Amino acid sequence: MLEGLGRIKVPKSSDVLAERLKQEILGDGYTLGASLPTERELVSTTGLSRGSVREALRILEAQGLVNTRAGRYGGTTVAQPTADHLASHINLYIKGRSVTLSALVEVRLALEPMVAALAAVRRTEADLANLHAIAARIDWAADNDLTAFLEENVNWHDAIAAASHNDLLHAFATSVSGLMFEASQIKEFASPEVRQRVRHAHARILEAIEAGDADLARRRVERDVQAYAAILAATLAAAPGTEPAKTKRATVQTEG
Amino acid sequence: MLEGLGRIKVPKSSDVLAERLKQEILGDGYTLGASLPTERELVSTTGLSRGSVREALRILEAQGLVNTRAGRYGGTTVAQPTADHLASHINLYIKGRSVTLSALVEVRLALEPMVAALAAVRRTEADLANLHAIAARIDWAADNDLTAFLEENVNWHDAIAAASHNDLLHAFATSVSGLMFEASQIKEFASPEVRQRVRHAHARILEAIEAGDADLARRRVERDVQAYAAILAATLAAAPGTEPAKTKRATVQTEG
DNA sequence: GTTTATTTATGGTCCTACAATTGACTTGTC
DNA sequence: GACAAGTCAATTGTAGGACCATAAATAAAC
Repeated sequence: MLEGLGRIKVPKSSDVLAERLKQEILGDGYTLGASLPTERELVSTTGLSRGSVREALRILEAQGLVNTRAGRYGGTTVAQPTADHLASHINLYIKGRSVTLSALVEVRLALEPMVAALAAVRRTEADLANLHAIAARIDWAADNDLTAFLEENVNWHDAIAAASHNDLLHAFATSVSGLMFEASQIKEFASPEVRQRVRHAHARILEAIEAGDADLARRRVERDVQAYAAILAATLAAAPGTEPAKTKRATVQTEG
Repeated sequence: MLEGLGRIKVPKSSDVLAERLKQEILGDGYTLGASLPTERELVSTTGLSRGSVREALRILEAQGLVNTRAGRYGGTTVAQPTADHLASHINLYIKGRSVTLSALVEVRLALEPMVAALAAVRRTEADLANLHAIAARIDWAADNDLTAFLEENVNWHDAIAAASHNDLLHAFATSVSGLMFEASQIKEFASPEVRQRVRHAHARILEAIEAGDADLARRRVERDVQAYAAILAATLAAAPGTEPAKTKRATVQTEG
């Protein structure tokens, strides 16, 4: 007897509680703004110490499942993980793994054409107005303010992703392209020629989205992403000393 | 004076510490298996209480940035967020948002053709062997064990994603298709005809991947995903009472 | 040499007490 | 009556201390 006993793992009480609360939150039981029991109530119902209860709540908070407010009538309430939350975890994964730049490009190449195609079909008037406003700011910044130019570029991609009206796709696309632009923060990159090219590509993409031509938007975005990747790769290869950050393990690498 | 003062937010000490440690981990400072200071060392260097220090560490642990081991020569060590970690957060986002089934299909339609195309180019012999083994198990289970059939189906998609040899794409694709299969856990769905169709589609996709024909693999996967989505939508529409779970807010919805 | 006990630094858990926060309630004032 | 200021009370935030559980390294026993 007692032969089939592998190593026994004793879980931490805070992990157990966090997992059980997570199940209750995800299952029925709790609607969105609902309040969980207070810390002291959890202490008495679970028999754990307040410290363990609080650690469990910090875990849920890190997962974006609850918010916590101090003060009377405060407490722990059920929340939805936000897109920012998801993007943050995607970034951690990418940075932790030193995902190669080419891998990022592949993912962009999968996501962004679909984003554009959906945006062409679903964009609202507000989406279009927003895109035009950003395009105008990019036009201005291209010749005046390099930092603003790069920032507005991120906004542009975010706005198109929003216009796809698919939350998940939006979250995926913005975090991936955000990471790519982070890798582009080198002066050598955004040359006048590149900036001009970006503006032209944007104009043609917006044109397709505005016309509601999904296939055209898809093709143009695909070409744009490929062109961008090619330029970025060439620039990085030409200026190997000016890597985006002290890449030890925390940053996007040029090649695997 | 004092006019431009918005609401002042006092951060929690554990959040501050977690953020600072995160920066140090992501920056240089720490390589992968490296040990962070012990809890008691952090207490003395930061001036915080042990409880606050531990809450900060629970946050980092929930983000997958550190592991913790008790016992002498144990402690907190720097880790990489795993693919499972990322997938778990993606699932939380999707479930929390009640992302529609059609939205999931759109994301799959973006990701999986690219996955297949890359797999066709990069698959190793081990990848192919694995895929053939899974296909064999699916063939057997299709007529004998419905549960095994559905499980192996998930494995199939995971194996193809792995064969793409792009970690990020792999993580995205498996969590999204995993969620979709979770929504397919209804008896009415996996009819003999559907199972037959799945096996046929898999065979043709594997054939393209084995031949190294990226474009063919991409097209076949695209068709397969669309066909699957159509069947699933029709089945759900025909059997509205047998939704995958008690969908209040926690599950994939049929339509937005 | 192998097994067994001991040591000891570490995280895991509990407890208590108090500070800080904040929305509701009460009181005061005009 | 309306508005302002002050008070209250329930809740999270933080600190500090004590002890338990774990596990690897070491020493002791055989």
